[in-house]
Amino acid sequence: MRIGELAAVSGHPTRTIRFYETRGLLPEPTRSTNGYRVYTDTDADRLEFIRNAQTARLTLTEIASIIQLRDGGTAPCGHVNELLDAKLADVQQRLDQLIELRSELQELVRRGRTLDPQDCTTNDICHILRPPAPA
Amino acid sequence: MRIGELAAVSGHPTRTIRFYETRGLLPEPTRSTNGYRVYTDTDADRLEFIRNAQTARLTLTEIASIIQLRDGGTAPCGHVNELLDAKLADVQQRLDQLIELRSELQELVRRGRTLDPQDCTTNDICHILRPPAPA
DNA sequence: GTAAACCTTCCATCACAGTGGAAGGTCAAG
DNA sequence: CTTGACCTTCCACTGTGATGGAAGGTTTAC
Repeated sequence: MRIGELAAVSGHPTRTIRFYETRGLLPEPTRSTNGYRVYTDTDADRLEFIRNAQTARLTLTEIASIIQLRDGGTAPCGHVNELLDAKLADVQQRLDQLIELRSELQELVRRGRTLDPQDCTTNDICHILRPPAPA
Repeated sequence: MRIGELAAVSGHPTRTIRFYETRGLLPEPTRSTNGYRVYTDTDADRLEFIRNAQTARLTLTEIASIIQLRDGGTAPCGHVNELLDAKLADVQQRLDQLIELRSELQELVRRGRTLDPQDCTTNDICHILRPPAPA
């Protein structure tokens, strides 16, 4: 199939497919006599793999490293597990920080509800949004 | 204090502090007669807030919008409350997404541990990162 | 009185993950 | 035989979050 069809079946724009090729995420495809790229279902599978890995928040560089391991004949599962473990730890850390941020915002919202709105019109600065506590 | 000292206490490079100023994350500081930036503890607090919010993967633009709310400006309280509510909902949505991502990653890691590594040498690159359920 | 350490501005560059446009080649239909 | 869809390459640009260097002014320490 040509790049347009691969784009259609994979859901990636043709530009992105060529871009992935430059990043080593897709092998250089064979070319038809007119120079057009010719793809097979393997490439479609690979694009699906890339999408799945991206959903797991792996970077293109990380995905390329998995693919290159595979191309080198090494089963990449151990590597993938390492990457996934790292990503998971990363996500957990983000979660903790986000929960902290949420409670800061909740405190601001709470203060906003309990303040007398009259106070807000007296000058330019809204009382809700003062730094929370005298640190 | 001058920018160097603020850099020292905050752990952000002086360059980054100036960069944050251009992004509206820090107010334009007063200047000493020689034109040097002069900061107060408030700026240090703000840099700490920025760091926390960044750890939660908020973008600088988002952090700036929170900070600009905090600064008050001309926004009346009702409007500020709306914006805060929106921000909070936003944060909550991120939280939900992260929680979902986390369980996906946990599932991938779990599958990675139970899969026979032999299966990885087939031409699908790595079975771990296949879509989880029969779609 | 000079050298270092610190400050200023402006412009360039980086990684990431693409997107956009120009200029041109190819192919099937009308 | 031209129109339009599709393909090619190359170069440039986007936005995010910085980092680096040049060229120059200021302050402090010896």
